[in-house]
Amino acid sequence: MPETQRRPESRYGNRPTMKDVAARAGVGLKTVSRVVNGEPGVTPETERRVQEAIDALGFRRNDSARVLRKGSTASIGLVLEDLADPFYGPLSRAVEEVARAHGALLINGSSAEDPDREQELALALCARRVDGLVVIPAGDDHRYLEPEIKAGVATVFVDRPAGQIDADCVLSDNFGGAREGVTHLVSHGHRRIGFIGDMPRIHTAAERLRGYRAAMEDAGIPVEDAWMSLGATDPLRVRRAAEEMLSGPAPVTAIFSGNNRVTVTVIRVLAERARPVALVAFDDLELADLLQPGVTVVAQDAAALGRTAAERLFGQLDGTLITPERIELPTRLVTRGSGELPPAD
Amino acid sequence: MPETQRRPESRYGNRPTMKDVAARAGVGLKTVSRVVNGEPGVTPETERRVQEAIDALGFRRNDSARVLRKGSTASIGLVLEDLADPFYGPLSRAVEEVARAHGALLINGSSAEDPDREQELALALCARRVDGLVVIPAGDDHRYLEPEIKAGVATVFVDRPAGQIDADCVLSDNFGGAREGVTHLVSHGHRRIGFIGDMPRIHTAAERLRGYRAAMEDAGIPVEDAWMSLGATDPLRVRRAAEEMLSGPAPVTAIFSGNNRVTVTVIRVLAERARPVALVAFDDLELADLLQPGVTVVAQDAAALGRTAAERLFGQLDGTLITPERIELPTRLVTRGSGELPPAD
DNA sequence: CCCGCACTTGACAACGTTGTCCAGGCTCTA
DNA sequence: TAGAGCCTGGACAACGTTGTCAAGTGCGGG
Repeated sequence: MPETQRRPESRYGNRPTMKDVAARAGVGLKTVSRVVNGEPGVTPETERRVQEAIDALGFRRNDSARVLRKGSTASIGLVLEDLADPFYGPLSRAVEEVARAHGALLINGSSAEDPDREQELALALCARRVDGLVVIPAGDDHRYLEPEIKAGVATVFVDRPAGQIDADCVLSDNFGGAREGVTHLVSHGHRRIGFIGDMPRIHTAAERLRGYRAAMEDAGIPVEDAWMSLGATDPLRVRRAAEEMLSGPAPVTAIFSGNNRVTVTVIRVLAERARPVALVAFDDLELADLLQPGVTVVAQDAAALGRTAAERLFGQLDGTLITPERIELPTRLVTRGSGELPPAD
Repeated sequence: MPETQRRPESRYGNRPTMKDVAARAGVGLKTVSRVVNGEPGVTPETERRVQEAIDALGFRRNDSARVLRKGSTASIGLVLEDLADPFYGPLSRAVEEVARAHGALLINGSSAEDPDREQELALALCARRVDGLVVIPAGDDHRYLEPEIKAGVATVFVDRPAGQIDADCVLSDNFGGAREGVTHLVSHGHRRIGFIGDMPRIHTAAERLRGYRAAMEDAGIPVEDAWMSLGATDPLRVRRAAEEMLSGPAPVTAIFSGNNRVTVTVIRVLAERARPVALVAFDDLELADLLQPGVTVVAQDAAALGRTAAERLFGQLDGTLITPERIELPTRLVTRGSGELPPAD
């Protein structure tokens, strides 16, 4: 009997298969499959023999083969922006919990804010035939996912909407939250209010800026360019921006900070100043209540974002949810002191 | 031609396969495979035709089938304790970076501190034939992984050692770090020093406790039972423990906090007190430097833990690293004020 | 003009699992 | 005791891919 094929190079020391188990137990292949999957139609005695062989050989079912045969992987993919960002921890955790409740595994990776990497990652997950995809977009063109979606991969976008395609997305009410936060400052007497945010090409940043403008307009305050910083969020630039708007003849008396990375730097700058400056920040921070003064924030519910997205995903898979929707979750203003400081004019 | 088999139930709307692409392009199956994998030996003209068919059909290679055939999945599994814990964000991120550099995907899940769930998750990952496993142990018996390791699954434990088996592990120097932190308090004049930590069945907690005891012994201070709390770390219990050791005729003048969850509560309790109490905490906190006073901590390098573990994992896979080793990474004492307060006797 | 060579291409088996279907043995009833 | 029906177990194909191998093509040199 000539060996026409060599076993391919494998990192595994040739693990036992069902065939091996069957041979050892002296039963047929399918009987082993039945035992492994707890299917009925096997006498206790046979089952015992099979189980013994399984234990003796250290057999474990090869899910790749199973997936190939069955067509469904019972796993979903999560593409997030940065695993190390504390905002995404609870979100990711919530997605995992829902997946687990549906018997699915979670595969995830970070795009590091790089659209190419997002695409590469999302498509790699599709190649693994995940049942669905939760994506926190880094890029703004997601047409590359169209064939996948058409082929049946459930897809939900979180935190930022999908670009160029019609898909489910779950967002925070960035506009409303920012508007509420800035209005809060106005109601405490502030008129010269600064805004430090991320680049407006990022949807959340643009929405928050829009909220800021709306609140100012509501209050009948014309916004001056010098009050806004919309660049990158590295500490150095944020610091410079904050210091600039706090100096000059008519400095701002309050700052609205557009995200948690910005906030950390702004707090540092404000801590160095003698004159108190009010602060409301988008995104909550751990220990924010222990600072002096406590930091008033517009808090998003990261866990709810993740949970809602994952549930919609499984809704799509069940066939219950068909029409793409855009869901906005409310934010919550948490007053802790920094946002209630009066203007120090 | 009788259909003897029905296609199995699939969530995918029957995606195109290489066979479909081949038919459309009018070439053989293997030629498609060659194009998809960038193998040589295809004329530009043929390649173009194939590529066109691929784009037209929205074909994407099925990696399950590929894995089945090739034997290696180019993915590694990470079992962590809680994705939402900020300590694990950077760790997980670092593992991902290394995996990415080796062209591997990361699949992860949380055990939620439940040993059964850890086992379930780790074995599920093995069933998917991950090439390797990075585990942050929840349980203390990992014999269940023996068949897997024997079968060639590279395995590295992080943060806590493996139980009952001989395996690679990468830890922080919990003992040394705690000893240094407590010694720091001693050197600032404290003698009655409290220790609030997690249950000693957790390795890190036990080691930190050992470090505390060693430092006290170094200083020739007999430890009193009332100074130690080794229970659960929920806020209520920690609060009660802290308040107890701060009251009575001879209250502690300093507290060493055993982990970041404990620390948060301890800071709250101390903030309510008039009399200043020194604090050194194991694990760094964001914004720790902005509190009044800044929190002196024994910092672990979570990213380095993850990076080292992942690199060892790939070392095992390369065949470079064979003998299991135990690696301890140093901690770093960061002084910020709270640990330098003198005893208020 | 034919042979050998390089190069391109495709047929086929195999990876490990599960769905289908049939065979054989058993029990139960008439 | 024969026939019907049930239950258990196994043979076999198929999932989509890749490795092997051989066939086909065209070209240049002897």
